[in-house]
Amino acid sequence: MNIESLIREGVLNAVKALYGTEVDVDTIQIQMTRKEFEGDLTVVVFPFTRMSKKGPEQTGTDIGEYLIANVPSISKYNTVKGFLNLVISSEYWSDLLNIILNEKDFGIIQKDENSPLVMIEYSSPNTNKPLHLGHIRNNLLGFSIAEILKGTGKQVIKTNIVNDRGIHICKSMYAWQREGKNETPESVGKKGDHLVGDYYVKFDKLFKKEVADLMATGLSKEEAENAAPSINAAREMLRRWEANDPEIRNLWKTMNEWVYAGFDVTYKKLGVDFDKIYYESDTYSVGREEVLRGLELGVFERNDDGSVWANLENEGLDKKILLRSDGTSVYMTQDIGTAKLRYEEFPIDHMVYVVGNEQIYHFQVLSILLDKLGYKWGKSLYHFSYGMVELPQGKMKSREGTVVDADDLIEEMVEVARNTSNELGKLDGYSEEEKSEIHRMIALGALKYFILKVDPKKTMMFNPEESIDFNGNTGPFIQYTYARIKSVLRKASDAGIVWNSKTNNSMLGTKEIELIKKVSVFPEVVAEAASTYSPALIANYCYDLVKEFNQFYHDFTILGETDAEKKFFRLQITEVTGRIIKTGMGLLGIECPERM
RNA sequence: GGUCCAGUAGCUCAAUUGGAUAGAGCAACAGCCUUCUAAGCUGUAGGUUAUGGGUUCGAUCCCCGUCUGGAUCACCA
Repeated sequence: MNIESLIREGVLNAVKALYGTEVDVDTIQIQMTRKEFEGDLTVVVFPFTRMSKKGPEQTGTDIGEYLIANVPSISKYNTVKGFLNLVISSEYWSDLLNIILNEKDFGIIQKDENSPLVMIEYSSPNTNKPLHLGHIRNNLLGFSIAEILKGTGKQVIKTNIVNDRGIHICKSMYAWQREGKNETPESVGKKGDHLVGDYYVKFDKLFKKEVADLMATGLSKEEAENAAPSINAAREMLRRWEANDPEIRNLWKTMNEWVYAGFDVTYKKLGVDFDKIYYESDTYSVGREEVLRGLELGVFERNDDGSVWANLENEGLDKKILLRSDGTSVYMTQDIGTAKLRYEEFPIDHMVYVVGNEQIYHFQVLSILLDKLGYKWGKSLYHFSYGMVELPQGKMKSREGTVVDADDLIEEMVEVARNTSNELGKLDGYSEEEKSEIHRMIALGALKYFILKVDPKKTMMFNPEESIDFNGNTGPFIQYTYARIKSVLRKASDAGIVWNSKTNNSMLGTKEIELIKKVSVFPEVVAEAASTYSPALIANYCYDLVKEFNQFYHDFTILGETDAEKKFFRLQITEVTGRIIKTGMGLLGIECPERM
């Protein structure tokens, strides 16, 4: 039993013995003792003053005395105001470290065949433009949440719904057909997603010019936007696409292939992957059938012009269109079809959509629609809505070119990592391949940590002018500490030291105890991160752990310690810390180099 | 306008979910490498937690009002 449970039980018994009342376990609050007071764990005694009918100080003392007498691991106590600070014995911490040392994957719960199955949808790009910083946040969050859920014993399927059809891709297709001169990624030496994205921007320029020209002839903005030749050409393309026109389908296929090849490169660089990929072009028709079925069930309505609607006014929402008057599908239609296919294919216990908070309304509606269609899982879908990434100028807009491109950003990060590393010269003597592999790890560590350390729900700021730091609360700082740890452990092994035997310690220093305390809460942090879907908790924990370790490393010598018992103990705590860093960072999708 | 989210040091972010004197990093200043990797460690300075009320032993956190910023309410995705 862990120390918190022991204290909880002790307090429970104390209150019963001293004041003759049963107390609800939830009212027993235990927290880490603040650094400025003596003690390891603290019980908040305010809730018990009602039962004791004494002041908080006296109540704390009563309970403290009881705990000392009845709970062996508690060696001392003091009360400050309403806080009962408990000192836990060195033996307890020493034993705890030993348990952790001998656990294979400390903090990780292995799945078994009975583990619930969670499907996580993330990434879900449109195929008309390359990935940017906003997509990076999505991809990193999705991947990390998948890893964290796996770490708590869930079966996880990572999925991606590719929005490969629709007016957006037709815009790029039209512009390419008009101005592309048969350019291909090969012919211009450019990644396919970037090439297609260029034509998306070209389309927008053309469209804007046409609208301006038409408005100059006296049309209103709305009229001009409907009359612009380019948009009508794109719409015509979409219509022909839905009608299976071979020419359009071929062009669509070709350009999408270019984009996929480009995405694959970016995904690989980011280190994210998927177990199952769905394409909107395959699922939208299933969605349409579902909508028509809903119409027959009487849960949807058909308008005079032929469009199909869901009336959600009883749910406090508006009317929502599901099929256009020309019978074509909208975004929502596709999501219904995709959901149905997924549940047919997998025994999903829990569905998680990693999609930005701008789509909160969309998922509210989706959930209700699936429920109306009779799917019992409709109401249980979880929209993990994360905040946008903003630039100092405000929101990123693909069409206006105010985006931070994913590939560019990664390249820049690698460049900074290389320069910094070369300046420090710690990798001198390594081959170019080894060096660039380490530079890559550090660059991605910096980028990923920068994004994941922020509470996912919050809007975050990224300033491209100031490159991401490598010092302080950063990924490289944590990686660096890991490299240091590995270096010490290598030296110890080389010297033939064997440190895995149980050490006998009744004289741990406060810094050492602090470290063990920090280390020991790792499983709780993972559990918390999983239940709140927050990689940021893991990131900030890793930082705290590493900061604690660096102080320890600075204040004590490990290999230079002459007392063998102490030396073994310090190697143990060093090894355990290293393992947790690696596991924790792994949950964020960040690799740790053995040296840097 | 309706609904939802946010506002914490100059900047970027934390705060164990209602607990003790609100913490880190960056930027600034001052120290620490003959010693296990200085991408490190230590110190100084920086705050009316947007604002006004309320709830209670106790509020950055919960409730109400105000201000500011953002998202959303499409036959877009």
